[in-house]
Amino acid sequence: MTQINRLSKTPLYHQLYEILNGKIRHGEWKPGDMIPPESKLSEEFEVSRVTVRQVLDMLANEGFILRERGRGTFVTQPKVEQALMRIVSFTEDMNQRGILPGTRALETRLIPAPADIASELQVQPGEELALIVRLRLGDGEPMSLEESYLLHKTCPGILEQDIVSTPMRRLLDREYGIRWLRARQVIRAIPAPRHLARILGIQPNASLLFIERVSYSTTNTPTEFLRLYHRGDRYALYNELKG
Amino acid sequence: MTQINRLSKTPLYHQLYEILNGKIRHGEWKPGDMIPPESKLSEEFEVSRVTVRQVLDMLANEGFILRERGRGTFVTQPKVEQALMRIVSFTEDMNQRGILPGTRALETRLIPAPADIASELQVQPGEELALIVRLRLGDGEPMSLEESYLLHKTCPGILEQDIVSTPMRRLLDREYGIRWLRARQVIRAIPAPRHLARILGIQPNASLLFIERVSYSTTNTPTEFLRLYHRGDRYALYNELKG
DNA sequence: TAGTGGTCTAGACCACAAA
DNA sequence: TTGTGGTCTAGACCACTAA
Repeated sequence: MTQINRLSKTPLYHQLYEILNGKIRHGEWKPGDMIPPESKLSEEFEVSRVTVRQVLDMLANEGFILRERGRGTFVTQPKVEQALMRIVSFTEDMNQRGILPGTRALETRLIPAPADIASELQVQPGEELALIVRLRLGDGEPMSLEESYLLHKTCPGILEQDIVSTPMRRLLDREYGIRWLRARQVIRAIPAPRHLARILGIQPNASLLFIERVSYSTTNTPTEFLRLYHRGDRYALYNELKG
Repeated sequence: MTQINRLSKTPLYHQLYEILNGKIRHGEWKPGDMIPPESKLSEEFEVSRVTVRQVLDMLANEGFILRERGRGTFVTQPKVEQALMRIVSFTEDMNQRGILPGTRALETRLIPAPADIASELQVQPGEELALIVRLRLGDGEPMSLEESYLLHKTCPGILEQDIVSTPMRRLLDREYGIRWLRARQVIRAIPAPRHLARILGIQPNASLLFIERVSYSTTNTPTEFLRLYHRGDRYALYNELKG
């Protein structure tokens, strides 16, 4: 989509947001680039300047662009703060930290949903889940362990796919049309259980930054439950607060 | 301030934001209340509806109000997610979690700035800092330890004030005109050092959710360095991610 | 001086909720 | 049917940056 459809029911600003956001995501506009001025965008897409500004304000609020009076509007460098704002892949996250990402799949199988996870996913206990456990490496050393529990009925047969080399997001989108709308998460500090300590190469009871996350697909349905065990000595989260 | 001054150089929407935000902060509009419709606000403050909407959109983005088409605009209940979005006091944070807050001052003295903190505050090592260490209690049990390092030249004599019973934010504002504009922070998981474990009533090497924060005052000057040691077994952070 | 983003307006029409 | 917020417009003037 690179054109605005005035007959569509989706608002113009929504369509324009998708277009401009896409240009940034797909690298047509790269970090540091100046994007066309409001007046040009207004002409090109045949919408009022107010509507263009509405979209640019959204993109600026989300940190994708930086607006400078008198100079122009520029695409920003992605920051590590993103990890607490958006659902970013491990690969993106490591790139933003300047660390070389790596992955090893440890386990993939179907399981009946335990009560706690079923409750988070709003399904019955025993519902079939696809469990995918992956060890994440940073610069070749263990960084995190990821346990992903996917509602199997929404992505049947996913364990037969090429999970190792295809990014999970691409796989879910391409094969099942699943994209993430939003997620809720809880962040804790816990001591490493013995088996995780061994896998992560740390002492038992060393501290882990532990995140539990429920991700909602575009239909606003809880679809994935995720447990992230980050090594406390290697992984930190960053963010900015308002006053 | 409860009136818009059209001669002022500060934009109308900025003034209106302060007014409406103040009504929420000071409890004139309480959680659950419906606030006047855009048309009424537009009349009352004699600004266009577009300007009113600009302000309401800001407040909605920051989670203070919820807008419902056809129904109205309502003040929201503060959420625990706030702790990762705004600079909230320990008292506010505990109230939002439904926990009874308590505080014990452990130590207050002047110290020369160590190199690492001086660097964060962008001053010379040795610069005079006011150190305030407080134990935070939740429902009467130790919850967190806070080490606050304030640039003493911005708040001279603060250690002679009534630090125990007056909230720090109120004290800084009232006596020194210091308010927080924004802050940057880093979140880690660390094992509890022996002396902290004893104070917090946990085992040595139990996990702590450890936060280091630099707060900037309204002049955008780094003014406080804060270390928060939260008990991992009692304190968690919550937030929502976009897709 | 030219070009950029920032602020502000009046007015129109639409979609949705509740009475 | 009434009142609410949602979308969209054309046009004006201002403040800042860079040439």
